[in-house]
Amino acid sequence: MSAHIFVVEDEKPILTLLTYNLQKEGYKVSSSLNGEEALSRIKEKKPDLVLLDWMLPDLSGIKICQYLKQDEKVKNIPIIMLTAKGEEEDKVKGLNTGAEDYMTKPFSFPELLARIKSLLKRVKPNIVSEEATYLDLKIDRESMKVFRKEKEITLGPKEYKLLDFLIKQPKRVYSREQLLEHVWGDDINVESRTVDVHITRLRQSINIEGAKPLIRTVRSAGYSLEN
Amino acid sequence: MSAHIFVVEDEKPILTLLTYNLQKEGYKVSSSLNGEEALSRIKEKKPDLVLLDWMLPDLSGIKICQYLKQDEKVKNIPIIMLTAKGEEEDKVKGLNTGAEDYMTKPFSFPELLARIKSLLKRVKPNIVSEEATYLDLKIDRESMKVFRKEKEITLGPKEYKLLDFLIKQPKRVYSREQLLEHVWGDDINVESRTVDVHITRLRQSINIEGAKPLIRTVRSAGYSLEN
DNA sequence: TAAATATTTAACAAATCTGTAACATTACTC
DNA sequence: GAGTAATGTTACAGATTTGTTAAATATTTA
Repeated sequence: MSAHIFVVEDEKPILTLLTYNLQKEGYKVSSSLNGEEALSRIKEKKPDLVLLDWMLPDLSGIKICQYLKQDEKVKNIPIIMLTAKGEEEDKVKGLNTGAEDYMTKPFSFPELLARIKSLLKRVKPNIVSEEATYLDLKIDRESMKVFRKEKEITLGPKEYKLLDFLIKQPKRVYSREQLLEHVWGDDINVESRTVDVHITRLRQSINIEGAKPLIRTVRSAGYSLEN
Repeated sequence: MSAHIFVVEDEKPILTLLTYNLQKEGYKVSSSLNGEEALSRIKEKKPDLVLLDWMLPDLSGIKICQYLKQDEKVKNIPIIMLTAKGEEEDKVKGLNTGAEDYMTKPFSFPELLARIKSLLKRVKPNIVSEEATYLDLKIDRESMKVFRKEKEITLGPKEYKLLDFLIKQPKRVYSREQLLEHVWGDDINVESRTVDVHITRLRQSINIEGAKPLIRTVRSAGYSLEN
């Protein structure tokens, strides 16, 4: 099953280039030359990934990005911003709006491809299944219950969110900043040490007699779900 | 520390012009008049950027580009293609082969310069793969784990960073200053001898019974990851 | 609104890491 | 082979990071 990529780009040659190459790679490609149209068609088609040009005739790419990231139904679709500007500032803005990655034009197609693959791979576990397990830890997202060794465990809201996030990619190390961004979300006016406290509590909560700790600390890096 | 640019161009007048102007800008310039030679010398010299003529007597520029982009060791060096043709099609091909940029002759030197600067500035956000290996040493950047002969090894933060950096280009020798710059980063208010100490620690950490040392000292030059 | 729950911050102890200096060892030069 | 420069190694004081607790705020629930 090939992934579906939506390209928003107003410069035809570039759009042609992208479409041609992406299709050659086996992706299903849809595209739009302007922002307004793109917005509605993305919501309708729900592609697996969006390539979004920064500069568009009507709505700017950044606006589209913001709108998409506000919409519950499509907010999980990863976005790669394509920008002609190379300034650091812009890159930051691009990421702030919620884009998962950005590339500066002119870019090499192989590199773009690499990033696309990487994002699609990463997103896969985002197709959140109702149940996620890691070793003897189980989380049922429908009932929002958590089990350790068949025994139900009670978690506070943040603890639950934190675990819910960590379990999507066990063993992957997340920095405190990443956790704040993904688990806390919008109001990141929170000390990064706060994460530590919640990790401690989560640890205490999922800890059971005769079971492994399950949360690993990677000094000066962050945490991961792992025994 | 000025950047090193490699020019591949068979028309002598143009080559002379480019060399002269680039040197005047403070760049270190190497060059080659034909493709075969260029290929081997680029791999040997590892310049920071390559200016590559499209039309060459033997190997075409596009071939060179493809070869370079296939080679792990030099694939990250940005390439600017110089082409006399201006057709869209060529541009597409140029990008397909992995060139980061292209310019159509005749071009203005200031513009070329601007693009060179832009590319050089774009701090090679090397497409770091999740896993890197050198011989029996493996580093998994996702879980931030290091293995030697399948056995997990625990490294301190600096040791990890150091190895992470060294393994990007095995066998390449880095001076203590380069290591400080890339591994320590901003606060380079550190004695260069400090590097020695961390190298020692890293050596001890990755050392395993009956395995090769893996870190080479190059007297009065620096260190490299190599057996 | 009061009570119950959650969250954040601050504070301090414990664990671990880091840089430096001192001394040991190894290469290199003549 | 002596002398010199470069590198290896070690120990330790100081710095950083993390775990944990408790108290202060904020939020939700009844």
